Amino acid sequence: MESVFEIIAEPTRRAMLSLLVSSQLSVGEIERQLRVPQPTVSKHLRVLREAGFVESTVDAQRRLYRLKPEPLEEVEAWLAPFRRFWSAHVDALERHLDRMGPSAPPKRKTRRKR
Amino acid sequence: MESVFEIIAEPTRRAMLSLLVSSQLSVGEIERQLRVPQPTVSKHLRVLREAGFVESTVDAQRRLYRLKPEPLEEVEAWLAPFRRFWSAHVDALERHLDRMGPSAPPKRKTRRKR
DNA sequence: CACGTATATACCTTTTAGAGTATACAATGC
DNA sequence: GCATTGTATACTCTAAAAGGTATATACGTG
Repeated sequence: MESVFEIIAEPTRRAMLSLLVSSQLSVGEIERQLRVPQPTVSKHLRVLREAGFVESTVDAQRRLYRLKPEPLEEVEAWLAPFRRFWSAHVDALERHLDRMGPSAPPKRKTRRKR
Repeated sequence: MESVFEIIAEPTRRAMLSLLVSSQLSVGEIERQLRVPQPTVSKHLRVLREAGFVESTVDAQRRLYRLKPEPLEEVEAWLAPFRRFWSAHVDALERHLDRMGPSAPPKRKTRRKR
């Protein structure tokens, strides 16, 4: 599993990240909140940890997990160029049609169907 | 493939979306720019189309593909709650440690190791 | 030291996504 | 009608991710 995008493709992992926005949590707390078997939680946490999404500190027998911002910032960064695209929202498509890139209709009888 | 997150987990698909930010493109143009076999392009385009990331219009033998904003807005929406988290960036972690959620250290001898 | 709790890991199985190859389909131009 | 270009689809194969179950490890307490 390389990219941050593959990491957040998994629904349970996204849920875990969302939980951790509010506060750090132990494995058991996550397990109870998400109603998911403990090994599953641990395995997903491992993936998240190795990808830098979370880090943990030891608290007696527990591990407290908290978010780390960097990987999600990567997602944010990738998303950025598209933002201009939906900022206009409703008429975005209309403007796009006018922009017309390198694929501008070549010679043919039927012009753009519409 | 259900969620938008699984869709953008695939690197080639992300590349295709990024290409389409600038302008609409035909299958062949995408194929050449990404140096990827045509069936691969078509298959990924199908996935993107069915998930609402792109739409196509017919232009003689070609299909011109262009972006649709909605699905990426979904990603944006999911990401939003985390934004406050990295806005402070450097000291985000520090502040987080102070916030200390429900996992606040219980009774024990060794307090937070650090 | 024996026991309970908290978490991690190992192993096995199922499922599915993606690649590759070949082929079908559609439109065009001669 | 036939060849060519552009795109979609069908089929097969492989790899890998996720789940389930069992077990290991670590800590704390009596």
